[in-house]
Amino acid sequence: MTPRLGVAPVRREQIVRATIRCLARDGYAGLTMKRVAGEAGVSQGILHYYFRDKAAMLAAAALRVTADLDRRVAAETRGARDARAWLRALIRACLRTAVEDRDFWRVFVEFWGEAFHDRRLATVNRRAYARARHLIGAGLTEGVTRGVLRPVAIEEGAAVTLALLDGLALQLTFDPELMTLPRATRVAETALFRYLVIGESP
Amino acid sequence: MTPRLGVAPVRREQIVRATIRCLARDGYAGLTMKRVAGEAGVSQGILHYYFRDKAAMLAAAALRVTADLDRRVAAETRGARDARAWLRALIRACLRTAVEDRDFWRVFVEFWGEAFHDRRLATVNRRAYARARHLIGAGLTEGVTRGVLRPVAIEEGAAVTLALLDGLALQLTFDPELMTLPRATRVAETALFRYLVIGESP
DNA sequence: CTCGGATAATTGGTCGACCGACCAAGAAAG
DNA sequence: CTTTCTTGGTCGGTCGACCAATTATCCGAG
Repeated sequence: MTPRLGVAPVRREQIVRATIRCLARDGYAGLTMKRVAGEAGVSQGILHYYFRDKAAMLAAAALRVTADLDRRVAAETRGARDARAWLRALIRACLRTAVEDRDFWRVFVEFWGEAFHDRRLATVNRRAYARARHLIGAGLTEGVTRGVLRPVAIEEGAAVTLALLDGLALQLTFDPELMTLPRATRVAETALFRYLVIGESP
Repeated sequence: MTPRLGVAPVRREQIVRATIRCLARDGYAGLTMKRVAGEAGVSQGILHYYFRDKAAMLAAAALRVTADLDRRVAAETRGARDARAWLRALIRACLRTAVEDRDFWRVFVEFWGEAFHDRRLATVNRRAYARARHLIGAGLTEGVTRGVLRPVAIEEGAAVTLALLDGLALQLTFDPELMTLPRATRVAETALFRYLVIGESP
């Protein structure tokens, strides 16, 4: 009863990675099966063996990117002593990713666009945001109960944090010359600290 | 020397409006000349009389939406007594627009996606953000010099304000049931006031 | 006032290109 | 030998761009 160990997961991952690269380069409107197949180094037909259709590939790409970001945030925030360190780590993880892997937010943008008029994608998107809010909410809750953070409503604090990080990540992706990583990081810390941390307003 | 008064501007506007509706409904990937022509009630061929290609129509749609938002913000912030009232008006104008005209941010998202790999669109996008930063920067400068706002670096204050509004507008567009206008407004005011206004941190 | 040439605006249809989906058949792995 | 995996090619359909032909509009001349 050894679990069947085919090449399927590897090949699938290979295709998803290729999809992400194509998506970041050409956008969803310019995404074609031929290009993805070429980028992945496989035949065209196989794409339909692993994915129902193009939208499913987009969803898979978005899920992978989301999971990667989750992983990076988890790695960075692990071992944070207090809420301030945790917030700094969260900001750092998100914004650094936006700079080092510009593909990430490009995929997000393409995904958002399609999620507006595709129920499957909309559900995936809602779930991703719910997860993000929950993750941030957990950090905020701890900070509030320990008296480090102001007694802000968790849901609202998470919404603000998420919005600010999304917005700054977008600016980093749009125009890396204008908005740099150190600047974005400093700005985000200042704004979020004043909003969230007790005694942080000179 | 009376300026020629053709129907061109009207017809052009009509096509742009139709493009916006189609874009919001189907996204850029699902945008076809036939659909836009049908939505506008004109023939297909005429689209190429007014626009070089599909990308030009997207740019025109984005410019129109940006201009509309500008106008609303200007109308709302006109006559604000101090920086606090001005900030409140700015927040209100942006977020109300995101709710009342959900097409706006949908068009923005589609536009962002294409701007990533189209120079013309990228330039238009950069200009729009530069204009927004400048507009917000002007309001912040006045507030700082009058001693209402903290002596924050204008560029950075504008970036934070823009990022937060973008992020919240996105949440309002994605999931209007979860993020409502009153909540988004209250949250934005709390966060930005603590970040920007002197003596706003209980 | 209006006629008529010139220009602007609009139509409907054509064209080559390409797309996503699909499948029959074969290769590889178990 | 069976199941999984992969190929390469086909198919109907549609797309964006383009254009020749037609109609509407403008304006100066008579």
